Amino acid sequence: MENPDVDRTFNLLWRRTLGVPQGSRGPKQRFSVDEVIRAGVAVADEEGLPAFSMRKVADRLGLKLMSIYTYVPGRSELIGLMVDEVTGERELPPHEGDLRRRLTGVAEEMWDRFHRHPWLLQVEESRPWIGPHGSGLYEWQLTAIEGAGFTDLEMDQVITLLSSFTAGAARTSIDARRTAQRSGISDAAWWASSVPILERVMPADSYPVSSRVGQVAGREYNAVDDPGRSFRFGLDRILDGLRRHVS
Amino acid sequence: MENPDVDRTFNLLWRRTLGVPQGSRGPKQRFSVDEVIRAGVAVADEEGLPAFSMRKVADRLGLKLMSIYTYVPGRSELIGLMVDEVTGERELPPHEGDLRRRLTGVAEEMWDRFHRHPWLLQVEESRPWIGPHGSGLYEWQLTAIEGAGFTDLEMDQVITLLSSFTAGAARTSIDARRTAQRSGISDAAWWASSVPILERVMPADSYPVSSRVGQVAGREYNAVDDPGRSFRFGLDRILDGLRRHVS
DNA sequence: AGATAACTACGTATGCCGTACGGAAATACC
DNA sequence: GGTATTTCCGTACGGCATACGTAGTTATCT
Repeated sequence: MENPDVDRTFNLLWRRTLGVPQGSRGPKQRFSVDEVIRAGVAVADEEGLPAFSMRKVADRLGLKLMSIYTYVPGRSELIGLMVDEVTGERELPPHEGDLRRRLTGVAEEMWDRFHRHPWLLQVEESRPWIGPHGSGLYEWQLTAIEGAGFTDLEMDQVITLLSSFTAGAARTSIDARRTAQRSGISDAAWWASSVPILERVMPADSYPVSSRVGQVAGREYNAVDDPGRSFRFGLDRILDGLRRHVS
Repeated sequence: MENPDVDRTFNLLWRRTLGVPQGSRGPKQRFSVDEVIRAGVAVADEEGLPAFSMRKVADRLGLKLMSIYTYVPGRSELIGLMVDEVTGERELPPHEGDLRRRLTGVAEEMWDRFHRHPWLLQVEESRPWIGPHGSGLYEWQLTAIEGAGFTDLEMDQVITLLSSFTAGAARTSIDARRTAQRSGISDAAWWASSVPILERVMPADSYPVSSRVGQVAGREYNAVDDPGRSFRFGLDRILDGLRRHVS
């Protein structure tokens, strides 16, 4: 009834045993589970989740494909281990200052983590594997707003609000960066090449407000760093709204 | 230099010609591009983007695989056409009431659209194919806040803020629904089966705040509809923050 | 010492995927 | 009637996850 892979993966996450084997008869494993996880993180960092494959993890370690399955139950479990691994790679600083500063710290930790490991945004997150670092992060996030005047239910909702917004904003930022790198074409160049086609194909003057706003936004954004600016604008509005709620 | 597929796709999006062919010599196509797009939408609705394949679109129409490529240049272009298609499937109502009501309408349109077509959240969105319905939607969103006291740049940032948050919240909601359906295991049942394993594996009392908040959140969420409730909580806070900003 | 059980590493096979290429049949124009 | 054009499709290639069976290595037990 119980799926043995589930037990095995929880044991791996919490480092209770190094895998399923108990006896010590056969040959020793050539690597540690941590080395497999780190190899996986390296592949995902370099190529993104869609291109992440068990073959590439094996190649990186000098193993053949099927040997990986003696370390971890499968691809999705390995990804769960990788998520918990990078969630814990930076120490979480103690909270300081007022509610605004604390929440800014929480949001920025997420923003930075997504930018360090863009593939985190490509992981299907419902029913995450609950590991030590994920649990520690949630605890750290909640202590940031403990005693600030929210009910227990609201505390969860506040973290969810920050997570949803930050993930969305980071996704925009990261997709733009990735597309520019992969295609070798900057946003400005891409837009410049699209304009003539659009002018030929779009009915003129059908979108008056968009045209005006788009021009201003385009000018401003090319000058400065755009998605980061939108992130800070949105975060400021959210923090204003939250302050109003507790007072 | 110019990619001919780009031209062809813009023509398809804006329905300037029905494809690349100009002369009218050979046999007629058995279907219209719209039928191909609708078949694609049906497949994606039923199975999600990862399982969406050109083979399945072909099967649904009674065509063989390679014939699809006479209608659309490739998989990613077809997805671009599908996105614009479903973006325009509902008429956008005129804006009414104060800023709060207007912005609520904008956010709810997105929320509903994501729930009608969950695969929209799985499309890589940077440099979207700009089609008539996408353009119309952006125009409609901007007119909702035209004259409310935002600068042109801020108007774009406000829509971005709502989009980021709504997409994030909808993703949580949809992932949960999909996982429950696919696995046949409800969130409550999954949690119940995880608790004993976690208790064995987790150091006790290491996460005091999470435990307390998690218990309350779990109880409340199982009773009511959870992700929708978090969405409304977050949206209310954001709207409070935006009202403060314009006044 | 020899047998045996346990374990690692891996070869092979299955069934998916997108799409490049080329050929056969159908159609419309000269 | 011939020819250019277009649709439809068969085949092939290189990729993917992973199920299954096997060879070889090692620690333990007899």
